[in-house]
Amino acid sequence: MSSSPEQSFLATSLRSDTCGLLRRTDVGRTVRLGGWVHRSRDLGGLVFIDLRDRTGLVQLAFGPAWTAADVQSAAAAVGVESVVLVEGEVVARESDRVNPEMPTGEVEVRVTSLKVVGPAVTPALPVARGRGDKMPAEELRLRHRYLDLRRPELQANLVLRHRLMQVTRRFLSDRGYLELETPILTKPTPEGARDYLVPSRVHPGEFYALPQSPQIYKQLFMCCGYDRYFQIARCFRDEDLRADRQPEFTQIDIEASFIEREDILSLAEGLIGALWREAGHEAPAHFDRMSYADAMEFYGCDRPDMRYDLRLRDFSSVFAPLDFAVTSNALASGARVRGLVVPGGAAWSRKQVDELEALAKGAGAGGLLRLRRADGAYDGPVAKFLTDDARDAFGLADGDLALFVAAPDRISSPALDRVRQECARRLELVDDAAQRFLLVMDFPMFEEDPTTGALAAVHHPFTAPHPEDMKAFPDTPARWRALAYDVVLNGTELGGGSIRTSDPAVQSRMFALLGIGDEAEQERRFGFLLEGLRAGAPPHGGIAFGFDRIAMLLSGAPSLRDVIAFPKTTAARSLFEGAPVAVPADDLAELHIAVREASRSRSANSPEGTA
RNA sequence: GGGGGCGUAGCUCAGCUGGUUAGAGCACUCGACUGUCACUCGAGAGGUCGCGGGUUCGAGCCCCGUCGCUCCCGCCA
Repeated sequence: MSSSPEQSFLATSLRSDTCGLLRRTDVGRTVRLGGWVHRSRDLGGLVFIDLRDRTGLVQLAFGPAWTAADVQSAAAAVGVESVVLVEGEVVARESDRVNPEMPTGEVEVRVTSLKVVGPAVTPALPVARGRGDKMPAEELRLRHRYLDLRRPELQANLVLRHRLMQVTRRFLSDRGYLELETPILTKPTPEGARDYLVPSRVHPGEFYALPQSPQIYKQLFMCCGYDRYFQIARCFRDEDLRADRQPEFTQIDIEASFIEREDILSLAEGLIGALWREAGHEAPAHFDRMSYADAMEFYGCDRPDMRYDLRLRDFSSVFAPLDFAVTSNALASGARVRGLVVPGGAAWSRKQVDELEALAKGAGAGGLLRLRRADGAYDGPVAKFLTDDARDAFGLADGDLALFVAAPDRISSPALDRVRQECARRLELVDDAAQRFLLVMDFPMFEEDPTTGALAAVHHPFTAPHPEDMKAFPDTPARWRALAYDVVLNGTELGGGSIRTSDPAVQSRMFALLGIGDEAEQERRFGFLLEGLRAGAPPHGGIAFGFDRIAMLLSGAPSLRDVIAFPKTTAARSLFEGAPVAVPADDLAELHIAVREASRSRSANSPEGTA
């Protein structure tokens, strides 16, 4: 007998039901349950235990009227987090004994037999937490992950993660995408992030690399005619961490053949919609779009948060006629004066505006110019140079504050981006409930090093340039746009991709522009992909989503570490199993590796784990 | 690589301007309790104040170094 479809899946030889799904409809049934002692209350004559399993909690009741004395004393003695098997009758609680805060609160199980099958030592961290209890330090949660993972909140996150994976698989499989695997032991890629290296025992002095992404392989699948590929792929990057960045992370990796940009974008919209619906959220059928150029121009950022407007403006023409050295010099050197008008910002104190300037300076700006209009008067360093025309052109309402950066765009954009975000936060313009999706289109193909002028690929070297741009500006590749796109939500990048170069001639040109024109060098780095492309490549392209980040957003978790079962710390350490560890000299010798004594980490305080 | 924050009992924290024997709540142990649901009540046990060095008559507190966690910049798509 089962009370729900899930219940029937979870019944086993040892249990008839699970804890969290028992309801009034189960009253009268004799059930066998297994679970962890979440909490217990010993009233002397009566004992209550809240029993927990993946599905939730149910109250077990032990009393002399239905429980044998030895069973009751065993119940009183069992410690929290011990695993027990019980048998008893599901009973309706009297109305004044109902617990409305528990889904199972209308019933309890009157236990007749109890077996402690997994006695637990006193837990190092509390699993059951009272209202208002603070969370244990993250360090301890990670060190005792076997306890932290028992917490219903974390279990809910991982369950959601599972469901999102299944939705992804179904969505893509239903559309003809094949889930194909690619190697974990692969070849170092010179592009992008640092690789994790794995020494080869068989080949002295040679190394595998863990993949930063399956990029090259998925393109090869296209060359091989698999037409549509996806993978929920583990990727590795040996870079410093953030709250939303782990050294080992999961991507939804997608590639398709005989497609153009729109095909991938509508697939992406559909997949995001399916994921959002699975988590009980809404996502629009089509996302707003913005060019990279506009994003940088109006928001100073390639992933603008569209929950608020507060756009940047170009004030160069307003400043041009003014006899103001700071801005005239900037304008004379070819830079612009950009800024934003903050409604109501005139009310901010000198100190508050100084804080904004500190943000701008932190992003590389020399300073932040201010112009305030309060009580009909203008003040700030710009004020005394104002002409009537300029005054009108700024368009400040009374109470407004205008902030400017006079610098090249590559400096003013990030500076004003930070200022804009902080202003929005202060003005409480950010609607936390809002979800504003955005497709950022037409990224530039190359990034120019400001000092050397060398070109670097913004996306990666296999991204296809806009054909029209190649035609229109054949000799100024810095102006080429790429057929690349990002999916952005509320200022966070969810994923990105591009149409790839399938024409070997274009690919060679790209390499030449990137300074790897030497064919031997190309072969050394990307030979196996180039071979594949030359052997007949269909037009293809794809996209990849940061799966952990999506799971984090949809679960409302504050950190990636709360949607990954066994995450690393910001020092890329695993406190639970204690990785990484020093390795005995013999093991290193077998790998043909010697570690310089000076570079041995002397972490006296490193986790005393299982090394 | 750089900057900020944190580190005191198993957990969360307090600890005054450097001064007697380092405290509280929860958890734990023992005892009492027949309707609790963060049960309640009584008693008890529990400390290398992250680690090392220094200043001082005296350091949880000040200084230097170091380890760990965390947030951010650089880095990373």
